[in-house]
Amino acid sequence: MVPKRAAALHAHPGETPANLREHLVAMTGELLGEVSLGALTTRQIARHAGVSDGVLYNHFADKSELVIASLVDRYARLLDAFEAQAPTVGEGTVEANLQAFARALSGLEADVLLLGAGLLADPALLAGFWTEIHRSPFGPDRLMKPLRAYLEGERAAGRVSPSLDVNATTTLVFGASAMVALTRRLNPQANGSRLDAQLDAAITTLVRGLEG
Amino acid sequence: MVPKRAAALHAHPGETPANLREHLVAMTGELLGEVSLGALTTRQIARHAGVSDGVLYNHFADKSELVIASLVDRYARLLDAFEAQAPTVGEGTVEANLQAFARALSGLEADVLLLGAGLLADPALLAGFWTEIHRSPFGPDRLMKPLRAYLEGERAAGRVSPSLDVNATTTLVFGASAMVALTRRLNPQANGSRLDAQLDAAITTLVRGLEG
Amino acid sequence: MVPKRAAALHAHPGETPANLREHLVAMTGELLGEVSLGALTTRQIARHAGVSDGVLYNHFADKSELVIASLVDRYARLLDAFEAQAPTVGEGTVEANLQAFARALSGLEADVLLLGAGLLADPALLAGFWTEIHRSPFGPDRLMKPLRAYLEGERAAGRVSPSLDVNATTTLVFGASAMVALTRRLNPQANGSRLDAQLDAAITTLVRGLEG
Amino acid sequence: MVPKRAAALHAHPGETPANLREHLVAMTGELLGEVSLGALTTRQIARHAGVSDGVLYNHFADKSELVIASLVDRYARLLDAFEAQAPTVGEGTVEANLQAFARALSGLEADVLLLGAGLLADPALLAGFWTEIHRSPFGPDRLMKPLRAYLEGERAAGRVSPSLDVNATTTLVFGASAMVALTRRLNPQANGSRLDAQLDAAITTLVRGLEG
DNA sequence: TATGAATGAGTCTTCATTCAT
DNA sequence: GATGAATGAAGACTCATTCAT
Repeated sequence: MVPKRAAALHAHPGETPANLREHLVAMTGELLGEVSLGALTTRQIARHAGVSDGVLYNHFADKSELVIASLVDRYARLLDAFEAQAPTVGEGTVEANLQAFARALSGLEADVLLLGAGLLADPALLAGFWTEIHRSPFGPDRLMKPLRAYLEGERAAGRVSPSLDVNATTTLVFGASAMVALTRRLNPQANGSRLDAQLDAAITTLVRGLEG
Repeated sequence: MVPKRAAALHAHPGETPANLREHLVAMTGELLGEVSLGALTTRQIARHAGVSDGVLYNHFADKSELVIASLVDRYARLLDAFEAQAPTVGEGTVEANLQAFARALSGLEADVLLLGAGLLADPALLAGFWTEIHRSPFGPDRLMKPLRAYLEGERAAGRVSPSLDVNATTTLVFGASAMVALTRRLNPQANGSRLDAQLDAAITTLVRGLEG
Repeated sequence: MVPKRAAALHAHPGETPANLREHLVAMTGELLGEVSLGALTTRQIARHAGVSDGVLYNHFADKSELVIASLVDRYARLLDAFEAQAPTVGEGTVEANLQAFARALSGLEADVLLLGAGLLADPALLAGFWTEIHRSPFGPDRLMKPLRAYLEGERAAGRVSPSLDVNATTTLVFGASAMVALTRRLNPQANGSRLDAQLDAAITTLVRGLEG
Repeated sequence: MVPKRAAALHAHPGETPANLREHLVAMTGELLGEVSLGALTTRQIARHAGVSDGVLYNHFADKSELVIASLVDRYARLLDAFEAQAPTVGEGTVEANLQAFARALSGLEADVLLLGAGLLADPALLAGFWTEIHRSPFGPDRLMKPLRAYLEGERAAGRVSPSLDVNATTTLVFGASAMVALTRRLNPQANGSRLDAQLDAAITTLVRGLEG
């Protein structure tokens, strides 16, 4: 007797995830991109995943666990896509490299902002997410690591001041990118390229310093 | 001619707000500092305010209106407290001035972060808040204005580069402060003075530039 | 010291009812013509009457008592207006007289239908109304009395069969008028004169009999 | 594969309706015969049906939909029971046939009166009911059709005047029956057979005409 | 293991009624 | 008597979770 498989797993036999757990995580992730965390119901998830209302509890302790798994998954995917874009030491100019990095980072942050907002608005979820994120080799540090490595490389290569504070610089780059990402989120109809230029200018200013 | 007064307004006759509307706004504000926006119920508000479940609807069209009023009030208070701290052109060093400003800003942003997260997680509420905020002379620009004015002053005074990009610098200062505020929020048990030092270092790096 | 008068009674000093009780009854009656009984709130009444929410309880035991008083008042006014139209024995033809009477009655019944529906839908109110109506010389009999008197007159005058069953005829005339009134209520956009013609035809058929 | 069953459906396994939807419709129908439409709450329905407060929303969009379904169901049952009783052309006397028909009709109308009153008192519900009723081959015309057919038959058979106005006669029969039904409703303790006699007399008068 | 209807605590909101002034 | 804000018991509806099949 073959164990019963969820209806949804029969539908797309080719591209089907190995188990229903992953399917649920994926489908929840899709919904998270559409509706806000607070408005997400288990029934929505079940409908969207093409499964029954109850299965969820065969694979997760409760809704919270599923949502956290989905959030972590989403975050991990965003990170993966982002990490490929780290600049290479010695190529081009430091300014141009940082500008390109900051633009990519700002795009990532605009997405993360929403996840984070939903999380910050639900302390219980945030705690769970935080625990989970720190268990894996994730955590915000992983996001900053490539930039730190790049800056250390350029310092060793002598293309920036030998006394450069790598952590401080990372904070500044991430902060400026986040500000622009926030502006983008708050004014969805804002001119995208104008925001990019604004971010470029911030990096330029950072590179030159206030005293010029 | 004089109507009944809410029980809660009798309790503290000295410090009592003139009317229940303000009392409700204040009490909701208090709760907003404790529980997250998404978990805030009308019953909680009534209990915390020491009034009956229904009063709320004698003063506000619905829960949303009360919450927005409270959010705006909270935001306005934070802003008022913050604006007094703008640095003075020509006094001390630019670096020290910006560091002091950034520290204060970071404290403000740690608070605003929570408001913003709740708001970002509830689009309907965000829209209402946004409308209300733009009606008053609030809005994010008001927060940035003092820093812009200070930087322009220092530029005119010749204490920073004559070609300084004021907007870009503002973005960098606000961004770095926000990053530190976020860290503070995410790790409530983190060492506060270490975070302050981190912010100071970021400002120093900004002032000197990467090539410094 | 002159006792306090309700604000609303100052407004129109000329046409003011002697006391607030009557004013409330009248204003409630007006609203009853607009909103359905079930949707009528005390606050609506107070607003419409231009008085405070609480006065009502200085003049009536509760909302129910006010509404019943208003319903009785409304019913009484409709009756008064209607009673003037009773036909005169010996004038014109019996058929024409009954047709005119039935048309007027049908109009009255269309109004009474709404009152009655609201009443039938609220047993407590119906009981109160019924008690009140029977205390006064109202009651449905009062409505039928003029028609009975007319028919007896015509019978005595020999213009209808000497064995005419007056009560049965009254039932038929009231019933046909009610049917047309109901149609009018259910199809508010129905052609009014077509309904009048339908009622006329019913009376004609009644006068001639089925075997005619 | 087979989901949970409502506790209430276990109680009477013999006479149990196949699904809870029908059970709810039936139970709501029962309540509608006891309490007035305006006083019907979802909790009452749930209690009476022996199910939890929320089930209702698994089967109906809202309370309104359940109530309308129940009203339609009740109306349909009444109609079915009534339609079997249409008189046969040529049998007995026209007068006796109409009297029997009117008595049955009056019984039906006494029931329909309550439905109608509740409906007339709640415009939103009335609109929904009306739409639903017209979708099915119901509608008031269905009720009148058998009588019209009978009268046309008798006219063709020469047992009534060749110029008989069928519609007018229908209005008169329905009206008189309704008047007696109303009396029955308003005086629940009234002598039933006296009311029947009153209705018989009305039909007799109608058959003979006023000039008899 | 999947199903999906049932559960019921909890949410926002309304509104008749009270009562200090 | 008049005022009108406060009261709190209901009401309709939602939704995470359970469980018989």
